[in-house]
Amino acid sequence: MEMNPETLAALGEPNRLRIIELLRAGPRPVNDIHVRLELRQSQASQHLKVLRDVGLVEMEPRAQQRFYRLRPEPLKQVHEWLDRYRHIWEQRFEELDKVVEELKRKEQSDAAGNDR
Amino acid sequence: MEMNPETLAALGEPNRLRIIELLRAGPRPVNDIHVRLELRQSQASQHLKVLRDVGLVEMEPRAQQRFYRLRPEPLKQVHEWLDRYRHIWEQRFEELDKVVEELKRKEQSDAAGNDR
DNA sequence: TGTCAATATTCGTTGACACGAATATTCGTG
DNA sequence: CACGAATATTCGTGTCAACGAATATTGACA
Repeated sequence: MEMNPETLAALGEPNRLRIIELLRAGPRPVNDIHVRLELRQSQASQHLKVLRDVGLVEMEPRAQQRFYRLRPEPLKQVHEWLDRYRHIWEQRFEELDKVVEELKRKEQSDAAGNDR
Repeated sequence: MEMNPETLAALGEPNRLRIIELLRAGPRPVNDIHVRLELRQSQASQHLKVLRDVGLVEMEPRAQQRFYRLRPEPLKQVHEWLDRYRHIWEQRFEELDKVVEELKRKEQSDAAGNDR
């Protein structure tokens, strides 16, 4: 159950990201996607295939239509992966980091000073 | 202050992702990165440039060395973007979605049935 | 089974990018 | 200012992915 870089790569393509955002509101057939996002039909299908390959969406046939919907796992995994970076953007720790860095720098220059 | 697809594209490259993960523990000079991750020196520099261009890292020169550190904003933005998908992976809503879908399907077949 | 609507797949082209080697730059030190 | 360490940049090469057009497939229905 690890986070996959390919998930991020798939999301990194702007049109695919728009598809994901569209699907946030719920499942949609391919035609809906390609019209709303002004993509060629082949593009819609191709991007959906990529998204399906990395598990970001799943497909459910309904007559001749294919409904695509988001799959939770990959999104959750990326979210959890980012959670491990929370300390980076939480002010207090961020400031602390800089202080620590400042200290390190001073230690270095102090050490250098000891040689003179 | 919007989430940028280029951030995701940058993170989608496996070696860059490894760099980000390495920097999670704190700032490091280029040499450290290229040795630890077994990348050519030019690769390390090139990837760091990409990461810097999208704002994922920042550089601080210290003598001949360049220390790279994570920048909070982009990571935070992606995290917040994903937060808007939380309902996708939170069980109750997920189940609910499927029920709703199930209902829709039945409505459709009922409607079809009315024509016969 | 023929037809139509919806979608998938194939194919050729083009542009972007990861890579490695080589070279250039920066900066501290003698 | 010459030199060396650390890093950046340039350049050529190969690979891959996005795109559009065309074609193939799927499934409902007459």
